[in-house]
Order: sequence, then structure tokens, then C-alpha cells
Amino acid sequence: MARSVQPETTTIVQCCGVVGDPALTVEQADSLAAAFAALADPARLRVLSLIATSEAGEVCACDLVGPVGKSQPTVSHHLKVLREAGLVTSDKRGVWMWYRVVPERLVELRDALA
Amino acid sequence: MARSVQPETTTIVQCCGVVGDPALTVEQADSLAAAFAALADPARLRVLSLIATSEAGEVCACDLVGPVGKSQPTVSHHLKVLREAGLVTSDKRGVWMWYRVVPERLVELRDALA
DNA sequence: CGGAGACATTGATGAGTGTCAATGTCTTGT
DNA sequence: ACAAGACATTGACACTCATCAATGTCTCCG
Repeated sequence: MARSVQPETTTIVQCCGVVGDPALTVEQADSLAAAFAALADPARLRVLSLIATSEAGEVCACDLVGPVGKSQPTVSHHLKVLREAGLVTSDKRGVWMWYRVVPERLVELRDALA
Repeated sequence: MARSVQPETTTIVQCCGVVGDPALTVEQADSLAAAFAALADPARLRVLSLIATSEAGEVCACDLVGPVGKSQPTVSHHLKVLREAGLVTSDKRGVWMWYRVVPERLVELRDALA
């Protein structure tokens, strides 16, 4: 049971005992991994950062293509990934698409790192 | 300058103005994306969770193969990814490899989600 | 109605990745 | 020295993904 670095009772060092099995369920791991996968791209992090640090709290998609340095379809793709991961919401007003972050989702991920 | 949802002065709705350029540098985005990529896998999240929730604060590699449900080389590969991402440290004692989390690294990632 | 602009979608391609079987490298005990 | 066990590495394969060019779908204005 007790794992000892220096053997205490005998010269046999124990290992490979029992671990807390329900550290993280497979479903929880799948859900969290999908969320972190959405953050595992520099272009997406920059997009998210641009939206999060905008003074108005929301950013038009046309304001993202330039700073990110990727083509318009690529930025659109990344925005779709972020939206499907629940990290941003989109709101079409006229010709433009406005994006804003979902703070609750970020808190959810922060809590997972504890 | 001012982005207005309902036009106020004229019927022209402005868009595509200026955004805070240094929301996140390319270097910062690359570093963060690499760290999040290490978390973007269910098996790796389970490994990290098993280590983090261990009562001793460290876990022998042999204790991970079973609960994770992957082969020994696969678990070893995931541990290598976590180590290279700075999320865990390894410590060889005798025949066994002991792993423990790096709390500072987790804090670093949590701070990035703000 | 017709043109222009904003954004999304599709298709294709090259790079990256998770997985395991087989094998290699240590360390320990006999 | 030899055998056994723990862990890492290699090679191979299937799969996913980031990217862009081309195209499609809207909305607005003249």
C-alpha cells in the first residue's frame, strides 16, 4: 500500500499499488480535451485574445483577418471552431458578424486546472 | 472610430476600424498553444489527473498504464509530451519512474484564461 | 434588378498525431 | 553473468487538422 522510496520494513520497495480510480472520468476527459484542443492553435489564441481585449467586448470578423495574418477562409474556420467549442458566440448584424467571448466557458476551463 | 450597432449620425454603419494590435504576440500564442496542445488529449488529461490527485503527490509510471487503458508505450509517449510541455517532472528512482505535476505551469495556464 | 461586399463552405493538400507491436536500454536480484 | 522487469524508443499506419483557392450565400445600396 504505502509506497516508500527508501524501504522501511523490508528491502522490497513496493510499487504498482492502487490509485484513485475516478480521478477523471472518460467523459470528462473527452469534454475537456475538446475544449483545450480549440485553444491549441496560435491563430485561434490570437483571435480569442483580440476579441477578449477589445474595448467594446465584441469584434467584427473583418477586424480579425488583418491582425491574425491568415486568409479570410482560415479565420472563418477558426471562428467556427471557437464557436463550436463554446468559447465565443456570434451575432450577425447586417452584413457583419460580431463575436464575443463566453466568460463562463473560460472559467470552466480555469477550474479544471486545479 | 466608434462602432455603432444602430447608426446614430448617418445611415452608414462603420466597421473594420483599428483593433489593439498587441493583444497577444505571436511568440506568446505559440508558447500557449503548445501548452494547451499537451492538454488536448483525453488520455493525457487522465494521466495528469491521476498524478495530480494522488495522495503522495507523485505516481509511478507503472500505476498509470492500467487506469488509463492504453498500452505501455502509449502511456510513455503521453508522459513524454506532458514532460516536454513542462506540466510534469520525472524522477527515476531505482527501476521506477516517478512523476509529479508542476503547479507553477498550471497557474501560468490559468492566468492566460483571463 | 444588379453589382458589391462580408462571411461561410467546399475541395485539395501537406503536415502533424495517437496508437500499438517490436525492440532497445537500464536496473535489480539470483 | 544471467534473467527478469520497468520504461523508453522506433517504425508503421490510420486519422485529424491547418491552410488556401475557388465558390457559394447572404445583405445592402444604387
